[in-house]
Amino acid sequence: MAQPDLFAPPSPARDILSPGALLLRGFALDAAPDLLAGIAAIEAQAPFRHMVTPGGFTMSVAMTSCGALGWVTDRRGYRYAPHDPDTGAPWPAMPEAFRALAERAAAEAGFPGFAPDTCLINRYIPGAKLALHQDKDERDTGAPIVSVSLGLPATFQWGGLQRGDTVRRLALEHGDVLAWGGPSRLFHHGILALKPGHHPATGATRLNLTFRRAG
DNA sequence: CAGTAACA
DNA sequence: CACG
Repeated sequence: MAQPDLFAPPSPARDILSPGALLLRGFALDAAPDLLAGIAAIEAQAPFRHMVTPGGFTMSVAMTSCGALGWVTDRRGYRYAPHDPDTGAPWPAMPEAFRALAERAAAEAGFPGFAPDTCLINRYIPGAKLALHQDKDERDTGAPIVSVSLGLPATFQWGGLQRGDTVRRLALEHGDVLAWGGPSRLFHHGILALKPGHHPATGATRLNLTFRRAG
């Protein structure tokens, strides 16, 4: 077999962004319907809301969470909380389909045994963005971050340990999964302002799932 | 500072 | 890049 690859089924592309950071193109395509159904159920219990940063600005991205903990921000700062500050209720449980996808993606990226205890759900409408930042509110930085893109495409920024480090831009599409850990665990990243559009699965929005071990 | 705005 |  001289050219076996010519006849092999197309395998999802794997791009290495930096040591310990992998882009798994289309990895969540099969799971996407279950993920979207899960988001709808979570949203019914813990509605999306625009949180406020310590600086007093309202974020353009609408957020909610599921799992034992949820990421929250207000004038007091960033933190993980076991209850939804808007309702006082515990965050909705993390659906098994969420957990399973995150574990599979992490293993695929070289981080076996990933056991996320929180999933932050971000909803973008046109114009919404997330400035360059680090995920550094988690107790144990040993676990990776797994990020799933659904719906409208967006431009992802991938920087380095220092905020001033060179920033690379990548297009993320429906079903793409990003996983980063190890030496890249604290790398800066962000999302540029979403461009208007329509996606059959999500309409005029982009949804992102970010899995973490926070506690 | 997971922010905006003022730069050139 | 400075900022409050």
